[in-house]
Amino acid sequence: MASRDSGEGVAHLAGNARSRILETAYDLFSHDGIRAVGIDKIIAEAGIAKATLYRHFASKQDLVLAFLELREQRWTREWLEGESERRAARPQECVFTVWDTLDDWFHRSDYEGCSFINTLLEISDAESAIHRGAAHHLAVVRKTLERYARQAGTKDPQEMGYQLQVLMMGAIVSACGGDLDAARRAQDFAGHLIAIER
Amino acid sequence: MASRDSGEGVAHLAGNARSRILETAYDLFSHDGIRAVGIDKIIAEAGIAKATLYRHFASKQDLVLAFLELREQRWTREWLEGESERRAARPQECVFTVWDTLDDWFHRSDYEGCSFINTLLEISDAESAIHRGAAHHLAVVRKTLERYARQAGTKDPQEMGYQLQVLMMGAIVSACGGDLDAARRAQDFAGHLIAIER
DNA sequence: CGTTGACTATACAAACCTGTCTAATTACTG
DNA sequence: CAGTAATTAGACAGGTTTGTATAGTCAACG
Repeated sequence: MASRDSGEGVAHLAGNARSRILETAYDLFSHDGIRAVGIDKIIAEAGIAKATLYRHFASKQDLVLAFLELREQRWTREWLEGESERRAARPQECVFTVWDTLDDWFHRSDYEGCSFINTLLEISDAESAIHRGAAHHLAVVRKTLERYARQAGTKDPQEMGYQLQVLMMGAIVSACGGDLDAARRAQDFAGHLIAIER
Repeated sequence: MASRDSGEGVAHLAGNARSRILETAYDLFSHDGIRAVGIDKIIAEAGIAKATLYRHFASKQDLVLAFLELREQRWTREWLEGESERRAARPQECVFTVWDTLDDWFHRSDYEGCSFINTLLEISDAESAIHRGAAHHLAVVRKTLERYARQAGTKDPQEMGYQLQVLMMGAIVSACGGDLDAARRAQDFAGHLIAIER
């Protein structure tokens, strides 16, 4: 059934099979986690055959790694960086506007937490490619915070990057527990820190 | 039920079946997470029969909730509070010594992260009894931090409890990603905060 | 027109999952 | 010693998991 050739239908279901699979995996993995989502659920939701999935991705692990890559592109680059830099009138303000960006996120009804943190903790085996992938993508986020710290003129941007990420990850987890004010709290926090370390 | 005890209560291997099951579940759940550990693995490791497990615990969910309770008793009460208060010469110092306690933890070779955070994120359905249980146990930790803030004479101990927990959870996640200096960083952080908010 | 490559649907393998049940055995207790 | 409760090993049900295999459909392209 469903001769899908020139169809369009639901936005992210259009296009070739590979992107339909990846889009569906993105939605499911980011919302429910890795282990909770099976291949069967992905192929049912994407409306493709199992053999098609395994042609495009060698294994579930491969699909998870592709999901994390896409998450970096969309969440880290387009959303977190894009939004925070758009809100900042000058580059030195990004270190503050990033918390406004997070605040919006925490208040969204479909707030799903940070997939890098979730995956890092869920796949806790440090040797696993998935665990190492999640750690890598978190390091990229840290580099962004380090750049914001540098733009704000702090003395030790690298150390500040680590500190800001501790704050950011703590706020994200706190929001997962229902604390919707976590970003405002973290922003106050960061304000003190930067005033001292400038 | 169970009129058979009236004594002892330690015994990991030689003790009664219920405690053997719970001890084994504690080790496995705290190290590998909830979904990654099956009932079959628990009964094999504990060396008991499946029917025995299901006599003492109605379901896996019940066992997980009992594990979280035990984690609160051992990790939150005996270890985190016990160790931090033992290290403090005076009650107002707990808000600093708690980071020394965490620093030791992060440097242990078998550092496994915080089971309350791990479980909260792994079982992300907010309606689930397990998710709500984990959130409850995290609130208990926050109350402890709030008490330390009060003992240190801060102006708004409740708000400070939230802030310190953001810091603590961020440090714990950071350590899961390999950042072993996370506790020192958080301690510096907390020092600034308390100097300002006193 | 015929070959090729992508896709579909489904069956299958082999393992795992939670939870129930039986039947036999051990151990405590009145 | 007899009765009862706890525990055992294992089969079983009904479901899930990842991944492979088979067989057929469809469209594009030379």
